[in-house]
Amino acid sequence: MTGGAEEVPVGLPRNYLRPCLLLLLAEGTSHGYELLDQLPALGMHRVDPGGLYRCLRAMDQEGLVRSAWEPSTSGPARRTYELTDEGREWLHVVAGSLAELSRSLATYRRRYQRSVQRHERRR
Amino acid sequence: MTGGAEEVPVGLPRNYLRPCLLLLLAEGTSHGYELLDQLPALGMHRVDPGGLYRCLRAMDQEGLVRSAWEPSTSGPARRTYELTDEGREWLHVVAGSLAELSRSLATYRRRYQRSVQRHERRR
DNA sequence: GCGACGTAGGTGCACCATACACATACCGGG
DNA sequence: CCCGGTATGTGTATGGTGCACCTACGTCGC
Repeated sequence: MTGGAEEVPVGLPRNYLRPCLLLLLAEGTSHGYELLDQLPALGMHRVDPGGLYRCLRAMDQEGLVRSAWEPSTSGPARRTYELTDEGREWLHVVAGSLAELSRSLATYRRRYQRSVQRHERRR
Repeated sequence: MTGGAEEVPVGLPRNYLRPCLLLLLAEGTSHGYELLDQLPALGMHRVDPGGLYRCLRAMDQEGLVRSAWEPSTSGPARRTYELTDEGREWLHVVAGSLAELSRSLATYRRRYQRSVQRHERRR
């Protein structure tokens, strides 16, 4: 607009990938490549596979998920991930945090709209 | 619960500080130390002053805000910040992004609750 | 046979926001 | 005179994220 047109880094929540993966795994056992396709529906556009696999392995080591190799007749083997009880607990906690964030964003929106109205009235 | 009690990094949106500061400045001219007190109301608990002042100066250099030193009779001088037109534009854009994020979080919540219900029913 | 393509998983690395610690300066009160 | 509250900063480590790149398997087409 003004010339600068600075790139506006929108910004998803920090560590948003983990909650998303846990939710998807709560909906059913899956593997990395498939999860990659399902992530955009949760607001995660252009996820890099590297980070995804790293995240899955980290959660595996922490006991939030359980992994198992599943040989495939067509194509390379898949590593399937399953949510553990601890992972389900974690999901519950993080869902609460996201709900709190959602409330903060609602507050933000309310105050933003009020400030816009005040600005419009002043013109 | 299980013993680990892993620290859950909740995670506010990336670059959330900027939108918050711009909103607060849209509500009225202010200075750093005062903004520091107003941030918790927008979900930002325990903000470090360093980052705050850095952020304000960065936005000043980018032309999103305008700063002016205001001498004080009691206590040190204050640097007051005022929103520019460009900053208001930026605020509008970023508010849209946050609204989009809010929608993603709503989707997340819906799917989470459905997955919980399915899990309860299975027991 | 062989290269190209889609599937599937993985490593290395640089960047940048954030977090934490610490420094400076002004003023008033005990 | 030191201390606490106000107010603004600097230095630096950490860690999530993004980008580039790599391996391996199977299949289709030439």
